[in-house]
Amino acid sequence: MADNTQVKNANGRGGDKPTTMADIARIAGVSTATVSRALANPAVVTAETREKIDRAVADADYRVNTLARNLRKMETRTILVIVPDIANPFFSDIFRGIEEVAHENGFVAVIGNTEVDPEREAAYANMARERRADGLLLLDGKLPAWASGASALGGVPFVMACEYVDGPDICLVRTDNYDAAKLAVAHLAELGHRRIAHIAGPLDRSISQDRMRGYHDGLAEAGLDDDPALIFEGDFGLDSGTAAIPTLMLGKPTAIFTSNDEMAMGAIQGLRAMGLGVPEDVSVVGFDDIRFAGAYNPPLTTVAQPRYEIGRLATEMLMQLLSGHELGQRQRVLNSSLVIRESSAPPAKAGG
Amino acid sequence: MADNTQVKNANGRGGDKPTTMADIARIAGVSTATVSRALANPAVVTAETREKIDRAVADADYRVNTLARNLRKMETRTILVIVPDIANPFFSDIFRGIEEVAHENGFVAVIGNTEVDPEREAAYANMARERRADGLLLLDGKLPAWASGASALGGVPFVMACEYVDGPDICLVRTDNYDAAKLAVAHLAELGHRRIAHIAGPLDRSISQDRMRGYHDGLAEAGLDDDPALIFEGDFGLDSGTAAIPTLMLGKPTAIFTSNDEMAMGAIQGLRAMGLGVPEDVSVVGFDDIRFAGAYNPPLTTVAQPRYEIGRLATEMLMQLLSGHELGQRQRVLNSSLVIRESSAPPAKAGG
DNA sequence: TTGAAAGCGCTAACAC
DNA sequence: GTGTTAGCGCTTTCAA
Repeated sequence: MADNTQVKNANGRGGDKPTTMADIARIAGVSTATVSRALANPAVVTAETREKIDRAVADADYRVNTLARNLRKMETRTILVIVPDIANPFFSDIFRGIEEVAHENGFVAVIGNTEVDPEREAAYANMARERRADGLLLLDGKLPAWASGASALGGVPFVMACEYVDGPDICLVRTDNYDAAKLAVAHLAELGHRRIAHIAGPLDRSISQDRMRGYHDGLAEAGLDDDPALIFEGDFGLDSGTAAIPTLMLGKPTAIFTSNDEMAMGAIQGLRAMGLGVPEDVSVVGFDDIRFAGAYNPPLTTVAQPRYEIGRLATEMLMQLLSGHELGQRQRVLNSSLVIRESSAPPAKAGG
Repeated sequence: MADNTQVKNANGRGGDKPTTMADIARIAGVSTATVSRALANPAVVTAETREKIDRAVADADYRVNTLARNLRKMETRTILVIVPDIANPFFSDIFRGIEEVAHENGFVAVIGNTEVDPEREAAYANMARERRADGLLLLDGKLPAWASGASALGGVPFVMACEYVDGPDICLVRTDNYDAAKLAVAHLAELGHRRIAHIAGPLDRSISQDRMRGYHDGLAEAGLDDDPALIFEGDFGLDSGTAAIPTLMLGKPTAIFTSNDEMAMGAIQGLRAMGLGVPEDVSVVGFDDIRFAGAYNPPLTTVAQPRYEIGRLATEMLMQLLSGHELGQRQRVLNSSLVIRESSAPPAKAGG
């Protein structure tokens, strides 16, 4: 059975010549055009011809060469998904939805993991222009190139998800982060909290900004004061949630609304380190409802976004764009919902 | 700025003819061969020629057509990574390492998310044979096709990571799951636990089997009895960890070793639901040290695998394979280590 | 319904 | 150091 670098077969990479469509044509006694047709659109050839071809294909274990097909058709059937961090469960769930729709349409989804590194962002943005991908799905709103709109991408079709830049013609699927944040703050206010802190995400990202705005307006609507000492800008990472606590607790909040679940977990760790319990001493509300939010101790009250659905919808939109169909709507805003669990409760002084 | 489906540019997809190498050649007053050389290997043309070409490329905003290049060179510079579940943080961390090495080598990594569905597994396995990928990285040991060795993949170079099937010539990067599991059990035994339960992963997967064997042998070496009532087969999901608890607790264990961290978290939820605390009533040890293990409450004692490193190493191996170099070693076994945190402690009766 | 033939845009001999 | 030329394997007119 030999060594894995040298195994050969009918289609072999081991050095011998691979089977081509011409070989099949010769074996079946037809032209390459007919083989091509039989493979792409079986209905268009006679049953007899089809049979001969099918047999030849099976005998030779033939597979079309996608490379040649791609060049001829000038398409790759590949979409490139640009994400800031694939190891973030938020993105990997969205990706599941993307990958599924892509696959259903005979497309392949490639991930470009930028780690928010401008150099890598640029490298990936170029991929589409070099015709390594037919279209782009952007989950990373920071790319400066996007800011100037579609033209900066050289006419490559793209859809943004979650993050966004302004522009009337930009295709976009997202949830209403502003509303959801307001809801989260309202929930805490209703429980009786008066001093509600906020751990924000990086403020150069649209979702962080929206959640922050929702926080401010939520406070205002509840008639609570808006103390700058109760705001901390994190980076969506666990550690930044923990790091926020010592500073934030100086302002004596009884509740904290964090811009994602990871920072909520980090914050809870930080509170624990100070000997404070959640929700007994401080309530915490997160955002995203990632896979582990409900299984955390305490289970996290958080905003559930339909991540899988966002991925599916954005990809369906891109498929429309690629097939040249007119889009019904360019912007879709999905509903998110507050999931109330044990990490939020009335403040201690309110008597539980 | 028009509509994102119709924007055109020099390389345009909007319908007008794209710039080709022939255009650049004409503008620069050289042959296409020279343009090709100047782009691929600048040192081989004179500075003067290079300059003319560079200017023409910049002016026309030219990008090589990878489709044509790929056909000509009969390569895709793409590797396909087959994973059972990308939303699992264990895999997404490995993928980070993969994606990085691929990128360093001018390759692109595509994820094939199988969801352990045989149909999708087969579809992805075919991709390489259709020349949509140059090589395969298998993180999913279940594909029946692999079982028969390299030949089943039609000579496509591949490397397995973590999961494996037997075969002397299979390229493989993994950690020693057997040893690590023994270590975990030894740790619990040393703390004074006598009845140690095990929540296994799906037993048709090599890693589950290895961890289970390590559990058995770990018990034996500690002189503990091996009670079938203390074993439960889960599916690596959170819920299966929770589901295991009612059954398992009938056997009165004081400690549980789970085959991954997700099931450990699930188990802790299940114990909580029964009013049992961790580690006061029952100690829990997980496996993998995923992103949230240390931030869990209680922080999880677990086996840390160098996931990122596994991804990097496996990809480096595949790059070797693809470049035709002889491999130093076909199998690499990396070290994992036990990370002791608060979820494991001496049993209550031991007075710890 | 089928065949002949013309490329898709690039790279790599081979000649100069 | 540069140009000429012959394809890579497929799809798709256009004719028959």
